[in-house]
Amino acid sequence: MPGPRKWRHRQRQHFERWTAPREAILDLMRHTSKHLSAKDIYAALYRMYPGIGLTTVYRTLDLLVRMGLINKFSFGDGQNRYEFRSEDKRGHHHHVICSGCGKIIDYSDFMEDELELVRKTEKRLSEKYNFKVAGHNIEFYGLCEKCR
Amino acid sequence: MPGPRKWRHRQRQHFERWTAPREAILDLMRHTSKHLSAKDIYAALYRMYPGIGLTTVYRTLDLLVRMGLINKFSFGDGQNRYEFRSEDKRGHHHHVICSGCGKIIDYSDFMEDELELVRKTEKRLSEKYNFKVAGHNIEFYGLCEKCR
DNA sequence: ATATATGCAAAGGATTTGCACGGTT
DNA sequence: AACCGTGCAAATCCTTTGCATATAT
Repeated sequence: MPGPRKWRHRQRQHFERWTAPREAILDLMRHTSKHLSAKDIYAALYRMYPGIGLTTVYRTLDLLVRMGLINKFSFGDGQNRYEFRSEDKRGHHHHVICSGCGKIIDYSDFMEDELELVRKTEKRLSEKYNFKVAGHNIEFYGLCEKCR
Repeated sequence: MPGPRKWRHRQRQHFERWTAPREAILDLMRHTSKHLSAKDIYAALYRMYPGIGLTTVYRTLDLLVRMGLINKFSFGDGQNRYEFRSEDKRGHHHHVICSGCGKIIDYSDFMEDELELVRKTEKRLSEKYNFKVAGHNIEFYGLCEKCR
């Protein structure tokens, strides 16, 4: 089971075998818009694929992060959360987190302005600290409609 | 030991007694520019104040966050980190995190542009979702000079 | 004097590690 | 057949909780 052709080249440098659990986890991530924790993923997969181990979920998520296929976040509720990283710019967004109930809203207005700011900042960080920027994270927190 | 006069009013709503551990922890936070974890703080205080408990550190940090005197962050290394929240706007900054060694750089260029974007976004979030924004977090990650 | 804050020990929860087995290549 | 990936159990690490004691007011 060789997996989609387009990451053939990415495979070699990250792993040897494309297995059923890896396929299942990536497939789940690809088709959900939620911000899942390792346990969420384990629970969701357990139905279709009993016998899957939580350890494998953790190891696969780690692999997918290294491959650049998913993003990892800490929203402060004590567990890491993951989301699929869409290839096109339209998928780019940031997060609005309710401190009351933990609800997460994906938000993508003013992306042109943001992109401009990010570009300037990346350039400056490179010049000033010789820092190679790989990504950024912008989030807002506060209280949602129900919790305010 | 009543603590600085200016938070008298904040005190009543958050706690009853201003104690030595609380004073020591706030004082440490106020005088460091690092992003300390609970254990870092415990270790630093242990020298001057043996007998302090890690539990008290956690509880006090929680209190100081609720009082708005410090900020809490998760940079993805498995522990929360805290920093003093300066009163003036000039102290506002964001973080650049090295994925290689975990080094954190405080960065504050283009704050005017950022402020403008943040203002627009907060307004929009309020209109669109009736979300009350309390704060934001902007961070860049990548590789520092040594790790790249 | 009285109720809050502390410190210790234990519990809780997320994530990682060791190791023998199973499945890809 | 070789060896990478998996699953289980145990270990680890951070954080929270229960409770008796110390202490600020």
